Amino acid sequence: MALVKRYSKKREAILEVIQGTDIHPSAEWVYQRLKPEYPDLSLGTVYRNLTAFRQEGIIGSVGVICGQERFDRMVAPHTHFFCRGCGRVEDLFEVDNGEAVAQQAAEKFGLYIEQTRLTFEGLCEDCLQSEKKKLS
Amino acid sequence: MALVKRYSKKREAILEVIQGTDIHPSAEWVYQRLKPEYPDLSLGTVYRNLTAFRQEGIIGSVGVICGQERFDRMVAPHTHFFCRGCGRVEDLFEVDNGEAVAQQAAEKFGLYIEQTRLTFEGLCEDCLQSEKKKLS
DNA sequence: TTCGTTGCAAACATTTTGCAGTTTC
DNA sequence: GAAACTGCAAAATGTTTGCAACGAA
Repeated sequence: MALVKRYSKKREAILEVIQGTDIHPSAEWVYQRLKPEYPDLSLGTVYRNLTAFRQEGIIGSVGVICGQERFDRMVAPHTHFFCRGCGRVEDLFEVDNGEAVAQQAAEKFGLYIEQTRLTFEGLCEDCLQSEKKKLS
Repeated sequence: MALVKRYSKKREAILEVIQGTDIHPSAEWVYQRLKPEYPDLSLGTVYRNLTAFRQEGIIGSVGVICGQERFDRMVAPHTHFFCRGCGRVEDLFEVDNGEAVAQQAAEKFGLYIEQTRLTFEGLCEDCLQSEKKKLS
């Protein structure tokens, strides 16, 4: 572990990519996005920095979706929707995210809850239409 | 894909293992559990059957936790708690699991929601005590 | 000069898959 | 006998890590 943090242009760029999109990217996506501008960027560096950001609480994580961890520019808890058709992960704001329930559960079962994750899976409007067409 | 399903002793045993525990096992755990009784059991067979069970809706999945998919004997939606101390995954019954919220969100955003997953992460009572001791 | 950061490639862990032999029906 | 099922081992996938070179303070 690093005791003192030093500046790094690539680290800054990685953070900017995460914070500049709401698609909840994977490490690979961040890497592909930066590769043109930083031809000598390494995938390992992306992983190392994303993991550090997550541990420091600078970015969030939606969890593993289709085998890849998906990161989140938003740290504040909110609900997510994953479309199994197009693979999109959307934020669902103005929707309860289980925080209150967590509070209750913590008291009821004597748990110390640090994080709550509410995720819906299904089909977005577009993919639902496509699916209907295929079946008819 | 198999068009007609045939009987298999090992498949039956794999299902029994899942249905006989509430620890939400990984494929590896099921494999280790059955290996003594079925020395020629293959990990591939465990994966193949668990995946099929999940797709058929015979068993559930809690998602990927610490790099491994954890399966669930219960198909009906319910809330889970993952303790990052001991790795345990517990069912939290009698706790709202976001179904009602999913209904609302589906209407509001025009989504077709097939599955909702509410998971809390933190420390169970035991691990909280241990952590406190370590820090003092 | 120190030590944090990176590229690279190898290592790792989990899961999937191709194929030949076995089992069910 | 046809087709599903399995063991085995190799492959595929996503992620981590060791190390020497590089770069910031």
